[in-house]
Amino acid sequence: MAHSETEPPEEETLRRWERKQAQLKANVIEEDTEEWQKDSTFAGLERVGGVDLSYAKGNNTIACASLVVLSYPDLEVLYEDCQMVTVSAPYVAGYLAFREAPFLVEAAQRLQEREPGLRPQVLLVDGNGVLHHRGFGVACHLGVLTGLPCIGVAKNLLQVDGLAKDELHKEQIRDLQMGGAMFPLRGTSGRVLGMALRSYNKSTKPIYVSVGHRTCLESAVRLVQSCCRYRIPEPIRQADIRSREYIRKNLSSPLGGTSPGPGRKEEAEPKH
DNA sequence: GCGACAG
DNA sequence: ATCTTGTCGC
Repeated sequence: MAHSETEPPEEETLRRWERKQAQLKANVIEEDTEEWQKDSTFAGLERVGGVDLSYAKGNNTIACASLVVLSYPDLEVLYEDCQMVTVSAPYVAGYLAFREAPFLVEAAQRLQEREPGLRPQVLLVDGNGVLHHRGFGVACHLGVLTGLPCIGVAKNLLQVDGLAKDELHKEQIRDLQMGGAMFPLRGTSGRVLGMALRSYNKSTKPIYVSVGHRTCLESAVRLVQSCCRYRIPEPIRQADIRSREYIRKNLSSPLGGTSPGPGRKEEAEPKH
């Protein structure tokens, strides 16, 4: 029987990951490299991608990696790829990319093989970009490995470089009156690492946008906001919805078919 | 001992 | 990320 939990990383593993991040970081581009980004209406932008991983309940290693491509600006799903995967790296804050990125890179490669014409012009990643302990979050990681412009979108603030959920931060959030309101996340270093954005009028909790690859923060925030029907930008939201639905359909009942509402519980681990 | 901790 | 019930509102 396979393990259902990932082991904590060895100290040596963390060192190796840090070296890898530093190595890849040299390739990050934090500026617009596409013409459509400079246009106020994003003229020329037709496809926006989104990626996400959902995990099977009660199991830390079984997950579904999903990549979707949406039309822009209509946000209709043009492409969907869900793939069951076995995650081996543990989750460690600051090293999320080593747990999730490999499967998302694979998904991007499948897309390139199957439907090269549907390749997204920008990829929204759930997690951070340069808003990260070492300035290299999963969105940067994916950007460098795929060459695609990437934007990090986190649902929670990663408290780094002096950023904290302190009283000042909470007050700044309260001051975000309407959808579209935002404030910069300036670290102790003086650097602006990202933007807190009230993406949806009805949600008071902001999302945290940061540069991943081949984009500037201004374009990134503007694009993310233009993709929000709800709090979470549609590409990521669709990837999330579809990946968890995929898990539900493929794992809820070993025999397939719809399982009755309440009253399911898979135990029964036959021993010798 | 207490707080932090993207997903 | 996932575990969980009801609840308030359109």
